Amino acid sequence: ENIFDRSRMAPKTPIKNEPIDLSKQKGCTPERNPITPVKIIDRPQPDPWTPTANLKMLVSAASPDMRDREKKKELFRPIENSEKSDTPDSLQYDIVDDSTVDEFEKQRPSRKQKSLGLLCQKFLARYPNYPLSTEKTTISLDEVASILGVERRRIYDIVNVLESLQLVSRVAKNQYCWHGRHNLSQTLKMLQEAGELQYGELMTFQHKEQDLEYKFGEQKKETTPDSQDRPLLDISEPDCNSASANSRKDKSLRIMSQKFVMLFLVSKTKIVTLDIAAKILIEETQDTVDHSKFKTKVRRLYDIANVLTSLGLIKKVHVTEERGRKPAFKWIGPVEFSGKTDELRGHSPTSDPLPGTQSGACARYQICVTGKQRFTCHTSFNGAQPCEETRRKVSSEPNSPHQERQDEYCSKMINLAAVCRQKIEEDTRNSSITSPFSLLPVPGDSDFCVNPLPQAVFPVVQAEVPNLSLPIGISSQAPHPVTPAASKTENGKPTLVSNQPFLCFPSSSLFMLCGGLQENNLSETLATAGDKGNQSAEAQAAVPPAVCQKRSSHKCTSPSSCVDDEEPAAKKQIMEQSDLPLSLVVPKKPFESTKPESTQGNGCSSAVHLETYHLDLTSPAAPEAANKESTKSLDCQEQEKRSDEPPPGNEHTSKEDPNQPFQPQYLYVHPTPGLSSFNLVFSANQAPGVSSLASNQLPSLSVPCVMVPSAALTSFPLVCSPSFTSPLSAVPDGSFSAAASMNFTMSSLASTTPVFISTTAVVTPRVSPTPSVDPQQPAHPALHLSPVLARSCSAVKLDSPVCVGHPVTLLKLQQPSSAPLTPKSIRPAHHEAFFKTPGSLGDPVAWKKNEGNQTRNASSVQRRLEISGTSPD
DNA sequence: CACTCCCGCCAATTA
DNA sequence: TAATTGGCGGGAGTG
Repeated sequence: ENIFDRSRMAPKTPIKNEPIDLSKQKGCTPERNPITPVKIIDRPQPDPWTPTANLKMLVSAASPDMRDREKKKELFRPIENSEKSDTPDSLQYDIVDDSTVDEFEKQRPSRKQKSLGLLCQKFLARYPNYPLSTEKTTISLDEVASILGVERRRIYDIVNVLESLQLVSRVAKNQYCWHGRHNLSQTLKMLQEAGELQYGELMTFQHKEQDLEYKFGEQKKETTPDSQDRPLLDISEPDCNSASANSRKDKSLRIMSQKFVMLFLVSKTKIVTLDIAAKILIEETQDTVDHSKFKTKVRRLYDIANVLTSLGLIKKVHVTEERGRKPAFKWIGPVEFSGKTDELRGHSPTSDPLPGTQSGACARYQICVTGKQRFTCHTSFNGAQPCEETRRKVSSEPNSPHQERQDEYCSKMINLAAVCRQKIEEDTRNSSITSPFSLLPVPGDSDFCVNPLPQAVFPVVQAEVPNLSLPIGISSQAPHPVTPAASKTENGKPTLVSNQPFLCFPSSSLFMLCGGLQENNLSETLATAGDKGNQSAEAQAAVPPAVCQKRSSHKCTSPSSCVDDEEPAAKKQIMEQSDLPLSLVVPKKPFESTKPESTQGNGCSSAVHLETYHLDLTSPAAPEAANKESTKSLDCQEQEKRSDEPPPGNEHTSKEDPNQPFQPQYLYVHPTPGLSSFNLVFSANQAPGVSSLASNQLPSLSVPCVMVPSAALTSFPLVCSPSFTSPLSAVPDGSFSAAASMNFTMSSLASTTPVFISTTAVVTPRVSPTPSVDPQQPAHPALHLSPVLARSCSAVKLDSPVCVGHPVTLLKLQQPSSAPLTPKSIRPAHHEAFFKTPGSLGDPVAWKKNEGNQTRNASSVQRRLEISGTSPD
């Protein structure tokens, strides 16, 4: 049939082709008119010959043999014989086939012969792995399809996967450009980086525990949503321009392919089982699990796996587990790319830019552990980087739909943080550092603003949620930091690290903090939270310190438990009430961020919804808007409540004026599994220059971070140091810079209550860090922000040197139980949107829908909650 | 029977 | 409107 068609087609094609033909394909088909034959094949040709018709006829009537025969004809023969040898000339097959039809019949083309993998090999054989840069090889889909004797649909399957790895790119209709493997390593690197952000936690987790499966799967699920949101980072990134392309629906196959690859790159074992991958990749993953959905995903994964196998990147293996043997694939491709991965290790900070990205987005985070130690994590956001468009949007308006992107970033950020955390944790352990964090038990509380904090503590709703999947008591981890002040609270008290701009908290989850929340919001939030779940919460809100303690005491026997209860409520409320996406500012692009200064005032967004992951860019406008909105919503809803909150006097000191320019925004990173108890909080607003890589000097850190012991979060108030503006002004080690401290003053915090929303805690830190503060420590935790962060920071910079810490409310998104409403129940709709496949997610429309609503948030939250359900109490 | 995954319908997008 | 893309899942081949 094919042959026949071709012959026919040939004549026609030229016409079309010619115009199209621009590219001369070099390697491409020898045929002159490769170009699309036009669907002649399918086209209804009057002739009985139509391929389709024939096939059908045959199929229906013919015996399998018949079918086979024909198929065979199509082409595969050669392949069979010599798979390895790539038959360079696939073209000829056809011819051969004809002659050998009979043979075929005998041979019966087994299914294998028609496999996608084989087809892919043939396809690849046609093009050089490393084409000369000069030549541009264009691929005509029709041509290839005809040559290979398959329907075009199959070619799409191959091309889509190749495209995900950037081996080819689409240039026009029916036209793809062959790039070969020149960029493969770079692409893989990007994917790895992106994967670490998205799945790093999970993977780590996984490794730790042998069982990948459940936890693994589950965790991934959790995380997945985030990741999913982002459209192909990698691919798209490079061409931000092509954003337009993005608009399209998501190309799930491409995205799936990338994600699938990411899983391998992130996995230490380099082995990924199909079911896990499928779970991870299933957008919505509800527990409900559509079985059918799962099956479909698996089918797709096989498709992808076949292509990747042909590329020599993976191979099929079987993982034997207790349950039995599962199909899996092992990565056999390159593992080390030029080193980006290392970053995590904290090596060179080089700004190695991701390929696509401009930035050298390596971010280095140093955390002071135990006061002494510093851990550095370098992460680069590759994919993370938003396209310009996104950026713009972000900058332009807070609420705008753009947020989706922002969200993505946020999520990435979060992931990063998590990763960093883990690393840190590991390092710490290794180093034998017992107390991981230099929390602030702030010795001299008074000394630092920080000190006050503990007491003043923000009412935080618990952030932490035990990991769902976490097997170990990770979730529970709440290490109780020893912090003095915190002592009451079980967890930790946030301590400020001397010098450092960041704070350590005991809890593990990531949170996005927004500085400058308006008190209203916070209070409201708190109040609501308190109402629902915990009175304590309320109390906390009102009286942070005391409350916290209380909570901890009563509720929190175990931090986790406490958290759980509260969180849900908080979440709900938050979600419901505030539509705002995040107030956080996330630095998306490292450099660009322009937003910056202005933000100050606005910058503080009160609450961040992890779920949403919206990050408000540092851009001033956005934050403001966010704040406003959030505020509004909150206010409206709960204004009544707010009144209460005002925390104890000390906190007030610097109330945040909600309006104030300064309000710092912070990112709180939920601790990932690996990271035992660290939570990082970054201030978005940091001084611009901050990002200085010079790790050593604290001052260099432009970003203030707060480390929080995982457990601690609940009760802790957050302290933010604004060290930034003049970050350089390094604060002397032991002490925080005065300015910083100033900022921190509780009072200020109190006044403004920042809300923290934690995303689900993915991982609970296993290690309970005892927060110890080393005031003296020089350890300046120099954080190196990822480019993104850096950017944001820079952008954000506060005008005023001081950052005001606002009390933060942490919400736990995850916990399902406590909240009366289950996430799902609450907002299913959003849910869907939220979790959709990347592509879908990417879809602006979807987001828009959500945007207005909290629902979005809710959805994310919900999701998490569901997952997290397991958290140990 | 479970695992693979081919095949092609048909909807979404584009041209 | 026609063509191109590509999601999707039935159901067949394989072991």
